[in-house]
Amino acid sequence: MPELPEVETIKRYLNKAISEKRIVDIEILSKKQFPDNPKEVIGEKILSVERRAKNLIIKLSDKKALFIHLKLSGQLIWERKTKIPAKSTRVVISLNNGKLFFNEIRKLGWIKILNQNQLDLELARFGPEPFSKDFSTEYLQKVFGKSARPIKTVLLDQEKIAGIGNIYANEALFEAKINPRKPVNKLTVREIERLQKAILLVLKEGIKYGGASAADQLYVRPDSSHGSYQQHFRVYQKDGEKCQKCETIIKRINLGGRGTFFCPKCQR
DNA sequence: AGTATCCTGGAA
DNA sequence: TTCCAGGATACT
Repeated sequence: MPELPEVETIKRYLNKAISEKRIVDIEILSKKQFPDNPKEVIGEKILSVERRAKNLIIKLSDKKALFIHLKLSGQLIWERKTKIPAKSTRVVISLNNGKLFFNEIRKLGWIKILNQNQLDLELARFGPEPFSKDFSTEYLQKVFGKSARPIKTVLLDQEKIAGIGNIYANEALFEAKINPRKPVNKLTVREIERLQKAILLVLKEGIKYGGASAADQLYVRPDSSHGSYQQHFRVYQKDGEKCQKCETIIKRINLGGRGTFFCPKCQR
């Protein structure tokens, strides 16, 4: 579920809650979600919590890190007081000031222990962070290149741009007035400029509202509260409703196996 | 460039 | 019962 703004929200929360704390114990309830030997990190101190693309990185004192991907339904819940694991709890990380519950209904997400080298290799695969200088219109023109892939599909490609998922891809394309099916090699310079701005705008909005807890509300912040960006969706899951700009009915299509929402009139 | 697959659960 | 889901990857 979580995309850049959701993971960023979790990162900021956890940084305050668990930085400088020590790992006391790790209880694994589903081996697939934590395939490594927890003994490698028990006793380690947490330096900081970082984010790259949709991954969370809990940096540890000995150059190791916990590398976490929440995939579609992963949650990290922080509890100061003792709490019984939920049905979906797969891993419990006990610190000296509370417990971090890794809840993951669909069992797609995971936590891996990586050394500095392995971490560098993993992170090298991602494209630029949208909030970095590298994310420029010049860069976008270059990576779009001659490819005829639909723009919506390319936006979801983490090797091209890091952190955009289905919600923000749909929202950014509406804001930039670009049809999600448009081949990237057909985008004009003007469209690329609009898109670059629109991506930054919707991601900033997402962070401002603490992320999006969409229809099934699987995304929650570490204190179990919901984000509120879903109240500001322009097109995502709004098929059958009127476009907020021109009142045309929002359409839903399938692109690359993902639900895709757009205004047929505003986005040609 | 498409689509099958890993999983579970809620909605239609 | 079938379809759908904020992701990513391994295949045709």
